[in-house]
Amino acid sequence: MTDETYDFARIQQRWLPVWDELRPFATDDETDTRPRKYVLDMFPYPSGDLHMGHAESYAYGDVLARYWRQQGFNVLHPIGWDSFGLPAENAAIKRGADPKEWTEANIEQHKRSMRLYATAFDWDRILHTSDPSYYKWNQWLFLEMYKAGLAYRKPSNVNWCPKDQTVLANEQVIGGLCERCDTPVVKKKLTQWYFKITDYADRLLDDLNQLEGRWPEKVLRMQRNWIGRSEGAEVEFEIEGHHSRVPVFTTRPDTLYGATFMVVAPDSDLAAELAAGASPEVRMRFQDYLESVGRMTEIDRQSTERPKTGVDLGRFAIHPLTGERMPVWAADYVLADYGHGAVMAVPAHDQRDLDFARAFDLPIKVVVDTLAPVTGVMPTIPLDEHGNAVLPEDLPPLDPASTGVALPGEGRMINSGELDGLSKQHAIGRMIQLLERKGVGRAAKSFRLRDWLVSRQRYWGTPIPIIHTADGQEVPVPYEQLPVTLPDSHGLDLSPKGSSPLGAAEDWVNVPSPIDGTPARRDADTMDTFVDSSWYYLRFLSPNDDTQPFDKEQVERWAPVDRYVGGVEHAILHLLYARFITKVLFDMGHVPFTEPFESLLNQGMVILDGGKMSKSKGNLVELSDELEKHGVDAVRLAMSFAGPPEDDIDWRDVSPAGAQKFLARAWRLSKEPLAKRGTDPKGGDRGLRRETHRFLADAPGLVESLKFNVVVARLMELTNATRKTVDSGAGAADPAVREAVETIALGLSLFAPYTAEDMWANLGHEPSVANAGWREPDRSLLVEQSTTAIVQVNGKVRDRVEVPVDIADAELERRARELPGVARSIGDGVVRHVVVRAPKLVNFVVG
RNA sequence: GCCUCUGUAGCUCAAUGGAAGAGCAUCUCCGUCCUAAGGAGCUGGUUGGGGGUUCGAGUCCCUCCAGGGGCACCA
Repeated sequence: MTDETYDFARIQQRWLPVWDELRPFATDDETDTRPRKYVLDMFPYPSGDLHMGHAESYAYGDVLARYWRQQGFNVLHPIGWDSFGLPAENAAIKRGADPKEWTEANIEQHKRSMRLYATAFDWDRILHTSDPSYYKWNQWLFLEMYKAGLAYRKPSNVNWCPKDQTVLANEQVIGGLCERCDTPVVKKKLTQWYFKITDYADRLLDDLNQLEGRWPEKVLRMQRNWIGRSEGAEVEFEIEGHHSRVPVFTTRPDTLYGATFMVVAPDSDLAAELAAGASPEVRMRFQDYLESVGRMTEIDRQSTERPKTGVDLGRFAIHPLTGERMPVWAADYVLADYGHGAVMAVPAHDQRDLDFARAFDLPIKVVVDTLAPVTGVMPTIPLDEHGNAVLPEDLPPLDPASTGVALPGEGRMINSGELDGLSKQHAIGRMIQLLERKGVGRAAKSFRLRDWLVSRQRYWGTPIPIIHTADGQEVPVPYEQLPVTLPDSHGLDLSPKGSSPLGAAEDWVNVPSPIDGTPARRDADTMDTFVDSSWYYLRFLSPNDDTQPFDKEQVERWAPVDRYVGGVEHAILHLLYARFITKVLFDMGHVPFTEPFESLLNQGMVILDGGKMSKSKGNLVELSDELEKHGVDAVRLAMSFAGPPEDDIDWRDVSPAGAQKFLARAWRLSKEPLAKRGTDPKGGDRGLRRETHRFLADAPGLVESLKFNVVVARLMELTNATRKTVDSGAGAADPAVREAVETIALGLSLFAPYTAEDMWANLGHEPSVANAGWREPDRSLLVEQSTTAIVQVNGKVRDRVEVPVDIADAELERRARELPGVARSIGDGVVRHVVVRAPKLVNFVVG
């Protein structure tokens, strides 16, 4: 190979050491006065080598980082590793290795791959979460939360993965299966640590509005859905023989008169209490039922087509308005941890309640005439002695009892005393007033979101910095004793067995009580790794500071993150937690903002032939093979060109070979210009200059709206135009050619850093092109002197005319009338109306 | 089932309500002992279907169809 052919391997070898020397992406200059941007890629698990997914994500993040750099910003673009957690631990168990050594070896491997991949990271800011100097501050965060009352321990029914032998947060249960191993999840009663994210539910929901337009709609929708705020009312029911009134939550207080029974969750405390006060027979039936429910996996429980089951508790609630006695049942369609774990059943207007009522022959009472809004009149509905509607056969059914179809829609209230005749909205308002006046209820809202379960019974995580004294007190580990480091894994059984391996590390777990020195035990659980990743973006700002989690001055300098790049699989979990922790830190006065990520890019997945790539399917495209064959730049460019970053890209449609060809074409152009470096391009070929400056003008907007593939297409156009000018146009000596090729190098520097750098050198410039700076387009080259106006008759194009761009409407119309084709088309017709849109169009409307 | 987004050339995308376009791929030609690199050029469209508003609709409205995504006993 000579220097005359494009040889990606030679180019890569040439520039890598130069960049190591130049550190073009360092951000340690405190005197730097350029405006700042913080571009962040979600940090990876260090589980093996880089794969296609990483390659895609880092290619995109890098385009943004390099773009802002060209735009004159000081860009922070750090990288680190999310190195705690099950993947690392399981791999370590499988290989019998120490998780720490295994993890660190992987990190080194990752780092080398990333360096070759030429990602514009600041290599002086790396961190990894399993480093005690990092997780020390996890513990600090935990203690801050604890002191603020936001971290607490409670016994409850938790999601349990029988395979991983650990608890899972609700967010880690996907369709009833464990997120990691697809094992059906069961419920288990355990005492666990929680973060009180529900205190922030309203803010987490409402603040999503601020992110509108800057986060993908899809993610906003998923988060809103997940938080799941429902507005309605709380209604209190007396229960005969029970010591206190029982509140229920309902979104339809307007239908209270239609409530005919009550249902409580079988696994709730309330159900146990009510059963305890019932007959021995009921107690037994209840126990049986409770056990059968407990045996069910989450999938069984969530299957929608399951027939309703339940047990009559033989107790009676008193309707707060009518005083009627309502039977109380326990049934598993009511969830213990939503609302108050009990519902007022309105079978006529709720499908679930109706199914239940029909299964157990409970009364059904219609209180909303849902036909009223349809017909626009208020029909008189005859009712039978049970309050059920009796309808003539030609009307749509308004009889849930016989049709089995509940009436959840809007309508006019009937059978509801003072509410009769009202619409849903008015009835809800009136009912809440009524409840408040009687002191038996109030407006209320409820959330789907539950508190965040943060403790895990595994080894490879941040130890929870709490000490339990012999008399059952929780004592925070004093700050000056942080970090509580993990004990050596040697000699510990790390395999999952339902309790934390740390509990067996006697030397570690037994400590004197910080209060009085009496024997006490450390909390043996470790934290969910989502705690680690909920604030790492702040640690990057001062990664080596051992006096505080993050330097406030640096936080003000860089945060929040301007552009966050990562997979949509974290749309709920990680992003919700990071938003939550950010708000907590804001409330504590540690950070001056409430949202961590100003804008978000969710890249799609790399798939093959429409399906997920996986080792087990044997359809894995190895990144290293592709890099070997086509070079880093070709792979990165092909990724960027394959489609919009948010879409999945099918490797079938990705052509690194095509990208390589294009790069070679572009690269060869860098050998062409004969004009000297610095030659004034004014006076150069106007057509090519115009192409060049159109690119300079358009590319920034395209990059910022994440249309990387369009930018690449535009680079190809410019390359084609330049080649044409060289071979069959103004020729290689025209200064416009140099200007165009330099622009191509600048554009390519976002996607193909090696090639761009080499082109830049061929053009006689010093490295690095990454810091060369974008060029201002000369807008005078973009405006046209004249344009072609189209002339229509009745909307059909009949002729066209060349006119100055600043022509007046009247002048344009006059000229259009004179055109022969137009006169012919109008013929004998009368021109009724003329539409003139100078300078583009005239339309004669002829009647 | 409910909510939601998207349908323009084979693929990825453009087109303030005003002429339906670009890149890639395909194809043809030039080039070459052969192959490849390289170059030149041609195709390609009922803008998912139908209806409406308008002087004029890819663009706005309605409806149907197709695909993607989310939620799915959350009271």
